[in-house]
Amino acid sequence: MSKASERAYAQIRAMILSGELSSGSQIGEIQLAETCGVSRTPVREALRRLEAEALVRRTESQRSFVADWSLDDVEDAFELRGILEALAAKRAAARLTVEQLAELSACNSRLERAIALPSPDIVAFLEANRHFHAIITDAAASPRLAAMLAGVTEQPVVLRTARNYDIDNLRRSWREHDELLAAFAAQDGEWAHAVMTAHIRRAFHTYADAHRGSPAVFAEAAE
Amino acid sequence: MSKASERAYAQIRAMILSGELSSGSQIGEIQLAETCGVSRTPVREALRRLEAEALVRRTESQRSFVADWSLDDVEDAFELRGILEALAAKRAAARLTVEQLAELSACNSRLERAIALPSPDIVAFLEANRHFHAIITDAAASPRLAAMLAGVTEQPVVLRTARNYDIDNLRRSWREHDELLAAFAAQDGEWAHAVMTAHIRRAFHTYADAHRGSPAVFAEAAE
DNA sequence: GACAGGTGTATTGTATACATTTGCCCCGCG
DNA sequence: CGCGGGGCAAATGTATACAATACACCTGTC
Repeated sequence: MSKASERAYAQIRAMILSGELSSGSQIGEIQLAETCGVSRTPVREALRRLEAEALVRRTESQRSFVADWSLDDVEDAFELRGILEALAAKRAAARLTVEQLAELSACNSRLERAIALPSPDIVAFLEANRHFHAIITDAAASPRLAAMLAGVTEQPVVLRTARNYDIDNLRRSWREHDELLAAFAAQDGEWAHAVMTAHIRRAFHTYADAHRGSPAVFAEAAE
Repeated sequence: MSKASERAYAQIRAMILSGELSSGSQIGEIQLAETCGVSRTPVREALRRLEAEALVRRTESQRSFVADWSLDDVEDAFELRGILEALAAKRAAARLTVEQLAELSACNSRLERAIALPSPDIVAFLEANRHFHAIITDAAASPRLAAMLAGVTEQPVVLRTARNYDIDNLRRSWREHDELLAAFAAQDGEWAHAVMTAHIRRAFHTYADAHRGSPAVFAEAAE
């Protein structure tokens, strides 16, 4: 996309994810246009994209609000994400190049270092984790699958708690990634499928256990 | 959406699906605006929606073209559709009301009548078929799943051949629907999942067998 | 005091003008 | 004759003005 439209999209998205725009609150086009320093036209375009990603909801009278996800919504998204990422893993197992495999391995090493005591670096962990999954999605070589995954990957998660994921869970994630690497090395799609399914499901339960009743803020899941 | 925007969307979509706009051809905003009798603004909005549904593709320089699907693309879409519809069936099995079950049954009866000799009514078959799947998607009660399915349900299929699906295949579809009904009646999600998976996969192979090398035109699949 | 109706304001939808970018064609040069 | 640069034309991106719509508040009446 071109400059103004893309900037508006990125900026609004960031504001939603950071919680600067509280969930459930109405967002007017004019207000956003002023905030982003562009006119309403690119803002409208950005809002439609965000609506497609379910980060923004519209009432029947076309007013836009920051989406507020119920626990059911989150479970729903995790379920879809589980089967889609599992499919991606299966397809990737049959298509990964040796270079990609090496990159995945390097990525998981970074992930391991990030959670090394005594000073775990959660931001680095999340970034490496994102990259890890991105390589798999990319190797799956299905634009439609990639687009769908993008739509369910960004989720509303309580930031504070996400940051407080205990090291135990993060280590478990790392180990699951490691098993995924073994499945990929063996080019065993079924194995990769099963490991990924378990990986995402565990992430959901970690999330669910931590957030019963908490107010929702947008952030990143540590899967 | 409001009037102009919605009309532009419906009209352009119909033109693509009917083949009036040949696949691969460039579609200019101005031309479409004149055709639809609205300004460029709602046309742009419609194009973004169609792009999200993968009926329209854009080059890196933002020019819009009618999507032309390769056989790989179609297979891709069928694969995704298979797992998503199977998930929908599984969820529906646990949620269908007796009214919905009755409606499904009635729907499949219409479907049976539509393919009754000596004068099979393919249009009625396709309509009943669409309704049948719509009820299931609705009963699955997952807005995200519904949105994703909508994105992979409309597919590029050679119209002429679709119309020529032999009665044998249509009867098979009807029988599979019947088995689905049995699974629903038993509230057996796993059964429904398996039947639906097979149903969609068969539809793919029917398509693939019929269209090797044929020029692609947008139409409906008879699954 | 409660409800119905109407008016005013806020918000979104559409059209149009203008800016910017991209693609294409032609001309000139090697 | 082929290749590359420049300029023109067409298409898209953005801003703004105006129109239509929805919500909220306020008032008047029962």
